[in-house]
Amino acid sequence: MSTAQDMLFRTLADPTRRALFERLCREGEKTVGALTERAGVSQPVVSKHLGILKQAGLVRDRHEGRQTHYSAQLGALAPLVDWTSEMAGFWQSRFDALENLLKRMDQ
Amino acid sequence: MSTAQDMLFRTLADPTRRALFERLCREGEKTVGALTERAGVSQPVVSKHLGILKQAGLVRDRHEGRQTHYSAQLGALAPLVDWTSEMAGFWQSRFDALENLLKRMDQ
DNA sequence: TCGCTCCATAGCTATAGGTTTATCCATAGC
DNA sequence: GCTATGGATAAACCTATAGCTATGGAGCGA
Repeated sequence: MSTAQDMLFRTLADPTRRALFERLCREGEKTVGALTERAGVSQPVVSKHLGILKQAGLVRDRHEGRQTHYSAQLGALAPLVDWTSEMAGFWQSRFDALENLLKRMDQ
Repeated sequence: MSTAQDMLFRTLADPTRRALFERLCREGEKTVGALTERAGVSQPVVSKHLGILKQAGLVRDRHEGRQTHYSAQLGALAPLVDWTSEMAGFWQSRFDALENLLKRMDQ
């Protein structure tokens, strides 16, 4: 089984891809051409990365004539936040258990 | 330059590695042998992944006789939280700008 | 000292995936 | 209809890396 976290981590692991997503977050909707200009890679690479980002739900595409506009879908980051919270939660509960133990020992 | 986010995303992108980190978060400190039992991969692979996790600051090791105990370092997740917040922040500010524009247009 | 256990390292192979070039499709302009 | 442009797809290449086995080395017990 492939979890949502797995998809997100793998998708965001590539620097080029993450940079594309960051630009869409910072600057809002952009066409493939506009994204390619400062991406440092060729247009096919940009298209492919956008496809992967789309598959992960991190971006949305809107067709207008012969150009495609992409925009960030921030909600897709939710599983990432959830995962981080979960890990922190486990840590916290173990910390609480330790605190409890120390209190009991103190009595 | 290799940012902290890059390191974290790449490190956590591998399922085996992430599973190891999750177990350390859930169950606390564990030896390499204990981790290897349910990892589904060989011991050298576990050692290698633990090394990468350590390099990313996600785990800490403690030597005791011939066994090595590993534990999760939750603080290392901070750059991840920061990055997510930053992305959300950009989105929010663009949203605010839009809201502002709509208010002005409404007047 | 001699084995035995625990972990790390080295060497190797195989596969995943990022990049490029070439090409195709659809749309816009003339 | 013809050409040019924006974007997507295909094929080929190549690097990175996850996995294995084999081995080394350090601590423990007899």
